[in-house]
Amino acid sequence: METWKEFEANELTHSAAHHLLAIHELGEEYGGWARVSDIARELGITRGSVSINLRAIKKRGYVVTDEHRMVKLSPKGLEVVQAIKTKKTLFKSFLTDVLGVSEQQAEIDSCKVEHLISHETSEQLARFVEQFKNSQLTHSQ
Amino acid sequence: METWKEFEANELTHSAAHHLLAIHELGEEYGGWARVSDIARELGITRGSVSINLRAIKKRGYVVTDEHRMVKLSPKGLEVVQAIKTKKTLFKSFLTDVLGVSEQQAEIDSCKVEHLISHETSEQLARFVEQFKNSQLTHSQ
DNA sequence: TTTTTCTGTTTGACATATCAAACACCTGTC
DNA sequence: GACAGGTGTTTGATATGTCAAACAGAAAAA
Repeated sequence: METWKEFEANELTHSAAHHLLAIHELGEEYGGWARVSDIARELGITRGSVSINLRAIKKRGYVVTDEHRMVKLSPKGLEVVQAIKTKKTLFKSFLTDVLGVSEQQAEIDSCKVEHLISHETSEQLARFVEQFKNSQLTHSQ
Repeated sequence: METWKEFEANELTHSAAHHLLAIHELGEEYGGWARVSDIARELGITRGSVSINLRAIKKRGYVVTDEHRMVKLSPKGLEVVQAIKTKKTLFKSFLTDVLGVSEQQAEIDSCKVEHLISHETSEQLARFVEQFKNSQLTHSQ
């Protein structure tokens, strides 16, 4: 089959997703604005790499820049960041709270998978995790 | 932090994993042996790409070749293929049977994730899915 | 046997993602 | 104002993974 090629058909690569997540994280204290240097430091890669990567990310409409070369997520960028963060939180919570996977491993696994999980799976997982937590509450009373 | 770089630290890339899976699949009728052409056809990429990719995969000890350029998984290759197949089956079963995700979407999601799931998560997932299926049986009686 | 087709490899190209190093431009400090 | 340091970009390099096209050799068909 060719299902395996879907892997390359994701909206964002792992790298691009983490550039956006870093901007979101860094921007929190500065009205959403972040600098190339800080993104590079956050990701542990060089300023040069970030500069090049942002060119493509900007071209695709996920970030905007101002006259001082500050970087900010576009509405579209913010949307995908929020979706990814939701998926990560959900999946990690499933791993630790439902499966009992260690916190460290759950962090690694959910980070690898956060940008790959479909909307459908995400929704069903949300429903399931909520239901699970409710039933846990009930049983413990 | 730098957890995000773990993504690149996997034993196999998605592409390499699927080369191994294809060899395993094709080899079933020929004592494990497969041809470059058939692998390429199976994956939907060119013979040239497979030829180049196999060079690296062979160098890393996942496959062996004979004098007729036939390709076969090494014991190490077979081991990782089996681990990946187990993870995929498990995760897909979780998605469809537990979460109620559609078959098509479950196929796509599990294919994206099969080579990324840790051993720890895989084991806990196996335990959970088995338990879930048992409880389903009990309730339906 | 000759010719055609198929096979595996190689080459040159492109895309992504990284690095180090050089560069130009600011922004401080003295 | 000069000089030091930080910032963003660019360039040249490497690695992976893909393509198309050219090639040589093997197999199949005529």
